[in-house]
Amino acid sequence: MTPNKTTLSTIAKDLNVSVSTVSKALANSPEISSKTRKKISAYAKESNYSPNILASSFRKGSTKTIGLIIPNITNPFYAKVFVGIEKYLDEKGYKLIASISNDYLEKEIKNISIMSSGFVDGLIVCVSKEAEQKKEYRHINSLINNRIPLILFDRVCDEIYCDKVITDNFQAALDATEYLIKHRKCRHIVMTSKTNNLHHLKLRKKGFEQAIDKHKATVKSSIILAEKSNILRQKLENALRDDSSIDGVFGLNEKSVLHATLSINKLKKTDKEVSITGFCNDLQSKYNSSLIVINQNPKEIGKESARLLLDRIKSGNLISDFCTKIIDVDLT
Amino acid sequence: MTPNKTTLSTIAKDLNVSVSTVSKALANSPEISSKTRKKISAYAKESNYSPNILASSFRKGSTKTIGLIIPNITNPFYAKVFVGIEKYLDEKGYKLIASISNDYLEKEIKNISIMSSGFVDGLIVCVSKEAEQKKEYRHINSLINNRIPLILFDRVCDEIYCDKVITDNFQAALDATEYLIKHRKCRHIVMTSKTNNLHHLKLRKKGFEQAIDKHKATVKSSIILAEKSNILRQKLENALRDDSSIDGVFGLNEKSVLHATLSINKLKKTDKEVSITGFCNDLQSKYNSSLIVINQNPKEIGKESARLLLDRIKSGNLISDFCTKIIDVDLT
DNA sequence: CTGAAAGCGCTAACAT
DNA sequence: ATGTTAGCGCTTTCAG
Repeated sequence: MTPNKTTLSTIAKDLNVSVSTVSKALANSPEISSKTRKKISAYAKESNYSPNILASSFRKGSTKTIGLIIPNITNPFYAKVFVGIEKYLDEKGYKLIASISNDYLEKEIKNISIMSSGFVDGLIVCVSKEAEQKKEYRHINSLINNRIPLILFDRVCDEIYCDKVITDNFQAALDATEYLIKHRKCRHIVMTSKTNNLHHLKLRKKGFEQAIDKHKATVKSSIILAEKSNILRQKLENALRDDSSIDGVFGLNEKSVLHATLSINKLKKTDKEVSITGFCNDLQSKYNSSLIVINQNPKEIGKESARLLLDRIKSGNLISDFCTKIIDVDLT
Repeated sequence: MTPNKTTLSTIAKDLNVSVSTVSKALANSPEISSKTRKKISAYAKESNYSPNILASSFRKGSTKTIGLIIPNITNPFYAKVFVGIEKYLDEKGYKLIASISNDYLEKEIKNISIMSSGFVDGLIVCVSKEAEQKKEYRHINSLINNRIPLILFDRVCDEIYCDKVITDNFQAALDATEYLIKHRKCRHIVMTSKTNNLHHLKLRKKGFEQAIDKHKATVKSSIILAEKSNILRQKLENALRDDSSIDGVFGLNEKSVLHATLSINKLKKTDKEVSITGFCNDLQSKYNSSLIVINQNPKEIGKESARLLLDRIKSGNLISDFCTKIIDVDLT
């Protein structure tokens, strides 16, 4: 019933040549005369031969495949990082396989261990919320110990020695906040965020605070936090209604910006009255053209991560000269 | 420098047992005494052993990995299908690897051929726009000929014989349009869409038209098409401004709904004046709570696709009894 | 209970 | 230009 799979050896038998001749012919080796090469290629195509990549990767000890571990694929930031990585790898003849941790440590450990046990030549990782909050990095360090080429992006930590690709969260937050102050003449800016203690969010908060501090003579600030999106939005709407001095909102992450926009809309405030900025990589959400947001250039982050990884793999040096690349943001 | 990788055979040597004993012990085979089993497990952990999955998959002829090919990961519909598949497979001890075609045929062919050449035990595919438009399905049919278990979802075609998971696009469009007519009392509904001739979009259009036809005594319709999002939006805004009889918009896909919402917002129309509906799987976009959209339940589509695929793999029957599963939508 | 041995399909050094 | 051979790490009969 199932047609017997064609392999190098079945072709060899059928054509009365050796397996190695077939192998070399199909690899277009100049060792083989063009006549037999053509004959073999033709027969291979005809008999629907497709090489067993597993066998070949196994033999060669390399899969030409890179693994990506991300917390969440529905967040446009990660989705675009994915795209950036994919594109670069494709150009370089590498494949990409992805797994999502859903921000759970256990899932992340499992996915990493599966991938690193032979499936991939290297890994690009953004650690889960849980891993970062618990400061649980043993699984990451074990990759390094096992000499698995590794790039960390976005959520990184100083305790891990490897190449990293990040945004300058502090500076970006500072710049965007100052933009509100200088160009939009905001005098009371609310920072909104989900409550959580992720490192990069802390940096963003510091950037915001520093900007406020620089202009403390004329500008005041408030902070609105909530665990859940709808609560956050409710709190913001209340604040906007109750305190008419609020004329700016700084959203610490994707969702905060989105919800701020929606709240303003709902209250029928114009962007003259309340200006919004924040971290937002989803230009679709930027439907108000006067809205200026921080675009982290996720595709560039992906591309750079992939580039660093392939460089590292090529160099063979897996233990020193690690670098941390900062990708510039756009205020768009 | 690089620590010699521990393998079954290094463990065997170190412990003065045979390779097969180690293999069985680590697989918790009852053939091995619990004493040696413990000794071997302990030593394996201590020496940081991680099995070479490539070798094992190669040997066993199965990778316990499923491949997913999607056109685009930044579309929330596909992102959520991804999540649904991932979750189900995880529960069943399978892994998922994903590739995106960017809606290009060439990319899709390449990804499928890589994956199907040993990396995966089965494939879940949503064909690229280009493949559908060119009706180029040879690469898909070659999977079937090669007995690679395959599920198609969302964009499917009758000419391919395999299991499929779809939305009843016609019915969903009809219901949503009737909702506008009956519950929102709309009397002039505009259908907006990117110009393109994808099969599932045609079905949606037919559903819309049928609803209009059913109520043709009292309801009229218009159609606005454009290649690019911003043009589409511009056209819609013009129409809304020029023709005050328009009181409903039906968006044929994710972006159409989004842009309709934005346009209405920009024109400061209330949802009393103009009601919107359409296909939209991104609840974030549904920031107007009175907006009722068609949620295709993408996670469910993913789950069902994965379930059908594993069933098919288990059954071993790769040539008959194919089914097409329709996943119910929600009007939310 | 443990071991010996074959072999999955492919590549690559080493003949010829 | 073509063939021979060894072996990647693992699983799995089959023997002991």
